Amino acid sequence: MTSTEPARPAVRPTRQRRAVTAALAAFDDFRSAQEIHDLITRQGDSVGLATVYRALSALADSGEVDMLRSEDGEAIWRRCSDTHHHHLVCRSCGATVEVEGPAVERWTSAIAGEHGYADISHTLEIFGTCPACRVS
Amino acid sequence: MTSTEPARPAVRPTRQRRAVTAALAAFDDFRSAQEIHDLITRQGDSVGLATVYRALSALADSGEVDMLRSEDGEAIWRRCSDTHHHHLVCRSCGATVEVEGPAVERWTSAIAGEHGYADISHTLEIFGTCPACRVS
DNA sequence: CCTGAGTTGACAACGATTCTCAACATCGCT
DNA sequence: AGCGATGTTGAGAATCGTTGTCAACTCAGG
Ligand SMILES: [Zn+2]
Ligand SMILES: [Zn+2]
Ligand SMILES: [Zn+2]
Ligand SMILES: [Zn+2]
Repeated sequence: MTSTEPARPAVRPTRQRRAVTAALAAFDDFRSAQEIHDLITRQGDSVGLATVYRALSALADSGEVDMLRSEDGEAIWRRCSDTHHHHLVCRSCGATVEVEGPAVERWTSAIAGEHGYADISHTLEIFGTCPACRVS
Repeated sequence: MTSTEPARPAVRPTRQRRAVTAALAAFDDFRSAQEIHDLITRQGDSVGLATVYRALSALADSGEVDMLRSEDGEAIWRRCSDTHHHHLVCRSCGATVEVEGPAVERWTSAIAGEHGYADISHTLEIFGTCPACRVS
């Protein structure tokens, strides 16, 4: 072997990537790439939209942010804790609560096992209207 | 009130709509609108893609088919039982098992209630590799 | 037949995401 | 500091799923 290292990708801390993580830190709910890009722009920075997508994808791969799809299929992103969890998301304002459900995790494994499925992953998201948005 | 009926939409069983349901019956896994349209075309029928979308949306609204989003965000469809359920989907061949989990249903309601969220909906899909695809 | 409401299809329009590729920034090394 | 090798960026084009437009069409029912 030429090296013991597993071929490091050499990711560089550029101004653009820092701008994206800063924008993510400014939100505490799920936002689209467009919205994140808009915030960066509004703060005077200039980062290409394609670069925002690239940064978000990389962060999602590294587990620093969660990406899920809104009900109309658009990808939305949020910096999240690194432990496995799911989300309770307000359909109207986007307010998000991270939730954990060990029982659900167990249930999915069991169900999959019963049917002989292996290498399991799952998605579970809950959408609703949060208290703040309920003031009719 | 002018009538006791809640304004019936008067849906007509046209050749096109029949072709779509027939195509859905021919699949037993989730398929994209494109794939469904292709099958119809391959069978000699001619139905516009937009019409396929309209028929699928209508069927989904009436609960006769389930629509979910593949991992890359594309809408995929499948004729399904009308009771609320979720899916165990083979990542490799698409083989689908309908699963029910009353406990999960209860858990999502409870979690949502705890946080004051109302008007709840949820998505839960399990992906894995089915037994048939495991013959390495 | 006649008429009106539902339906269709070709095509344009849309919007999110990805691709292209030349210019640029950064890293490691001297 | 100077230099190459390599990762990164951005503007715009391109892709692609999906929806909108609207005139032509179908089909009951009278
Ligand atoms: Zn999360
Ligand atoms: Zn989980
Ligand atoms: Zn189903
Ligand atoms: Zn459920």
